[in-house]
Amino acid sequence: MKRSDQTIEDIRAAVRRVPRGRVATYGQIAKEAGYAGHPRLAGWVLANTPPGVKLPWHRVINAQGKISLPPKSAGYRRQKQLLADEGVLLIKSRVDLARYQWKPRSEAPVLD
DNA sequence: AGGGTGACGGGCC
DNA sequence: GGGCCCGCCACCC
Repeated sequence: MKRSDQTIEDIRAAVRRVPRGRVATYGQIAKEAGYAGHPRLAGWVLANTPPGVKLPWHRVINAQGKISLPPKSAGYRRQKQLLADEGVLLIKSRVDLARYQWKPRSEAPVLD
């Protein structure tokens, strides 16, 4: 098993934890997946995830609250639409992170 | 082995 | 607020 295969699964798992109607940044996803400080990893995984893989990829945006896809692209419009369907609207091309950013709750302490 | 790149982000002007 | 730099992951020649 390649190191990257595990990385991919870790990142995807983190993306799947983002609830409907909320968004997370690439850096946040990387951190949640155990790769703090490596936002590009999250970006890379999403960019290379084939369609068909069940994943709420549209809930991942950049730290500026913007969609990280070319504004003219079909992908951009798709993401914008999916977010709108969940009640997350873009104002001036941005999502209000203060309001919609996912606040992951820390794990309950494991008592062995 | 070496060089370039990116669905990023923090630090610094 | 905006713009530039540069690092680090994994990828691709």
